[in-house]
Amino acid sequence: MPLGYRAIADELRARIEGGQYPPGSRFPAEDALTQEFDVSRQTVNKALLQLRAEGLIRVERGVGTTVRELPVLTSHRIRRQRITQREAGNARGAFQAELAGLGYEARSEVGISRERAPARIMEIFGLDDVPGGRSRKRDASRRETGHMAVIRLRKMFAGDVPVQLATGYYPADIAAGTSIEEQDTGPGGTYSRLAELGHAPALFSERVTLRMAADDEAAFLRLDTEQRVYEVERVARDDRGRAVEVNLIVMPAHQWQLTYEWSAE
Amino acid sequence: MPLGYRAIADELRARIEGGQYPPGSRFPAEDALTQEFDVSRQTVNKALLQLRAEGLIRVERGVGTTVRELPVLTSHRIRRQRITQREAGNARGAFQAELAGLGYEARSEVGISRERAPARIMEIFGLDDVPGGRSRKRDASRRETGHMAVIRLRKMFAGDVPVQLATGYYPADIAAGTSIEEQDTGPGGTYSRLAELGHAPALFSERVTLRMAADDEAAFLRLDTEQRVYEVERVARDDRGRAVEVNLIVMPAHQWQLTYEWSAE
DNA sequence: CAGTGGTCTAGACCACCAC
DNA sequence: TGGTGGTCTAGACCACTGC
Repeated sequence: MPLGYRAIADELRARIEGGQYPPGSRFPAEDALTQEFDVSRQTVNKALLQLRAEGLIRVERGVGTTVRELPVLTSHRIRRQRITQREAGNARGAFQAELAGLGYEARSEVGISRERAPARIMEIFGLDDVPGGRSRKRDASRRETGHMAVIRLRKMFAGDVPVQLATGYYPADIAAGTSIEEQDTGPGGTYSRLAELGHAPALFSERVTLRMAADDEAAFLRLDTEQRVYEVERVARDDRGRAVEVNLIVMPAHQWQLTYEWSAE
Repeated sequence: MPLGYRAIADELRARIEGGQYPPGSRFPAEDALTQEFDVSRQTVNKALLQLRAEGLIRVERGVGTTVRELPVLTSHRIRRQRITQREAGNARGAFQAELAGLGYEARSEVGISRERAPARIMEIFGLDDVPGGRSRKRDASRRETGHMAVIRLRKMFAGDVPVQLATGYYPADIAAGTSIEEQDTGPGGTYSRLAELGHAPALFSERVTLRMAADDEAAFLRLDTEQRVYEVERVARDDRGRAVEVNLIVMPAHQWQLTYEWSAE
């Protein structure tokens, strides 16, 4: 009796976990599996869909299928109670240490621009356009700082493997012309710069959702069509409640687990 | 030219979002869609797989397909900085208020038992068996409190729709015989009772992962095979660092978003 | 029993990539 | 150009549910 696609998926999963197909290696072609298991290609394909959704393998059209290279990584979203500018750096340190333990180097690339931010971001900043009224007449000056944001796009890698995409938005009337627009934001990073500008982050929030990747995200993260991403929307507010940073962090869901730690009182 | 499965999925998604198939209503059978779009049933099926993974529809074998009833819900994991026993109650209040706004009633059922907890839980409690040594000889007494846990299984509903499954584990040497073993744990809930027992929760951590649902979870949560769940592992520790509660919370990923809020310093 | 989705086949054509 | 996966068909049989 031939195997069903679930049984085939289980068998292949066991082989991957058993080391028969090592991380990063080439996975057998569908035609080969069709012959080995003596089922139709459609059945093999459905078995592979399972493994793809789980993030165990990744297919590239015209190229072939490869086994996932990295183990699941941990993203430390809060360390204990005190999240200060310095400790935000510590979280990055924890990530680097984790990767170093796995034999990888944590690396990132930053791109900076100043643009009109998406409506969702403007809304959080409290800069959304109100239909009608005065704003209509000020069309010509919309490109002024009030409606602009400094954008820091950070691409993170574990060795050569892209693992995270973070887009930081800062109100241009605060950040424009400051070192927030530099590649290297200096000691303590952007949070220290915000503090120096009189907008020290005092309150943080994160909102975690799961969704399909956009095309550009999928391309950068080398995502399979079946794979989902976590989207973490982090908002930092100063002590007057003004949003001074919105960070949209996109991570392949199969590649990460998120941890939060905090103290009572 | 016939439509592809993606186009069909897009069309059906638009109909759902446009209200043509209202929440909770019956969705057309695959055969009907096969005729309408003039494609093979396989193609219709693949289109539906997309919508199922997104949580827009849910199929039941032998019964048919229905449109998701509830909108996405928000789970407030931390409210501001101070998480005290009282405010843990507030989070529940926020959930009830949210549901009330949607016209649903928040409801839950609690089942209590005292059992040997899974190895993973025992490990967190620091009660895992060490191979060899004294513990070997104490097999007969293993069922004493040192290796037992009080288990509170909470099933949560929005109206009649199951939305969450939470399993709370408490070390039996702390919780056995206390009102933690009662249906109604009294004012302030289990955290207040732990405080009275000299084990006030002082440090919390949560670990968020995404996974397939186990069979029993899928059955209770009425999950489609394509749908994934968030698993949140919450650990509460007292001021000596001892784990006094482990809570495994399982939520359909398409049904929830998670939020965390905290203060700097 | 009728209706529903689950799964499978054998073959086909196409798009994409590396050589 | 050859190898890879993407997608589709027309038909089939099965399992499960509700009547």
